[in-house]
Amino acid sequence: MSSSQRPATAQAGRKRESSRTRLISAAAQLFQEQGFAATGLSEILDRAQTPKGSLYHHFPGGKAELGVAAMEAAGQVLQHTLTSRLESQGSAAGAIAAFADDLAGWLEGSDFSRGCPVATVALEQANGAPDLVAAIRGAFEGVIDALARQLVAEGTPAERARRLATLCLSTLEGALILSRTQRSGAPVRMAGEELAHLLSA
Amino acid sequence: MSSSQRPATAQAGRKRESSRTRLISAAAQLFQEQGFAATGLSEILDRAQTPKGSLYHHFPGGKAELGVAAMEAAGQVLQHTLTSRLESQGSAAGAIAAFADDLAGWLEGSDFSRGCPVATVALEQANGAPDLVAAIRGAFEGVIDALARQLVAEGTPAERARRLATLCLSTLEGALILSRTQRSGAPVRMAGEELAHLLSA
DNA sequence: CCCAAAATAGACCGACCGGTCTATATAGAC
DNA sequence: GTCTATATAGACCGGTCGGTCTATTTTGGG
Repeated sequence: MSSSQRPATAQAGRKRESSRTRLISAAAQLFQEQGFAATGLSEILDRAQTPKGSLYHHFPGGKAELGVAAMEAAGQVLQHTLTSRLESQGSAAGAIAAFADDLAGWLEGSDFSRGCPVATVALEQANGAPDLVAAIRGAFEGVIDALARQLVAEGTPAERARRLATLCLSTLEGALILSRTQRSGAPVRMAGEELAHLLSA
Repeated sequence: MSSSQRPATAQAGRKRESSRTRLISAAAQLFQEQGFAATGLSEILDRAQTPKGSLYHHFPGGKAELGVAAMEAAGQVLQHTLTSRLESQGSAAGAIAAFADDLAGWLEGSDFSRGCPVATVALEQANGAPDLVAAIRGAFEGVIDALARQLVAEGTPAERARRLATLCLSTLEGALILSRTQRSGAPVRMAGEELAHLLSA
């Protein structure tokens, strides 16, 4: 759903489109750490080990387009992590607890410089470019959907399942804010425990 | 507890130090809407109707010092709003519900451009200047303390009260993120209801 | 009334911002 | 091997950033 003109020609272009990928993940990391506005192109280019020409070749829309791609990629990571926890744990309650542990792990492993890969940009760009906001909304939506689907499978009525899933994501996102400012994984881990308890009831 | 050299001389200087105040509230508003990094000094100066000289007179530390003052002020507003809800509602559960309504009202009243006055800066500057982070931590701490105190007064053990208060703030902050990206007060209002229900138990 | 302190006013600065453009290197199709 | 996308490379641009500095105006104590 993004943009840019991949191969498109017949040849099922495999090859490692490494520089494009490196740009996206460097941008995603930096946006996660310090937000969209505070991150300069030169910083992204440095981390991706890529010259400016490549950036504007792969992303003619510049920083804005790269931002959209980064948020889409970050959403995929989030959704994939949760989904695999849902599969390994079997229950929504267990998955939320494990997911919270994952988040706390990311946090602590990066010395609290990386929280949710989407939330920082979500707040600062909430009044920003519509397609960026759409990408962010999509990322959150994917997580909510995955969790709600599991709750429905466990017998929760559809509407209630969406409410609960939204509540879970809210709590975890907020806990990530507190954890980063307090430089402690406690709020996130605690949120995971409370949510697991709530979902078990 | 901030900085800058107020009157200090004997004369219990009252007078409306309006330009200093205008700068703080203009900055707080803009930081709330678009974050610290994305807000230029010229924008703040425009909104505060104040020349640059005044800014550097009142805040020799420049943007950084103004940021600290803005976060302290925002924390006061948050804490005061919650405290007055605690007083008017009598119970923690009722206060949380009313507080969530306040937040949803701010959101909707500003066409979703203003969420929590602290959270945006909290995320993007979590790895930033230590005194800014300290001001943010203090703002959150004040809210948690106020709520925990009420819970203790209602008979909740101290440790459990802190956990619950932290959980409440987490959930509301996260719900504000979702509400802004979805441009709907629903997540915040829903969070308020669920938290009120949780606290009643 | 006078005068020093406080506050306002804005021209000015170097650094860096995102973005454009031309030139070169690389690679797959034929 | 050659030719044409595709991709890399980075010099360059105008604009804006946060910050400094020198005046001028306002203000309140003596």
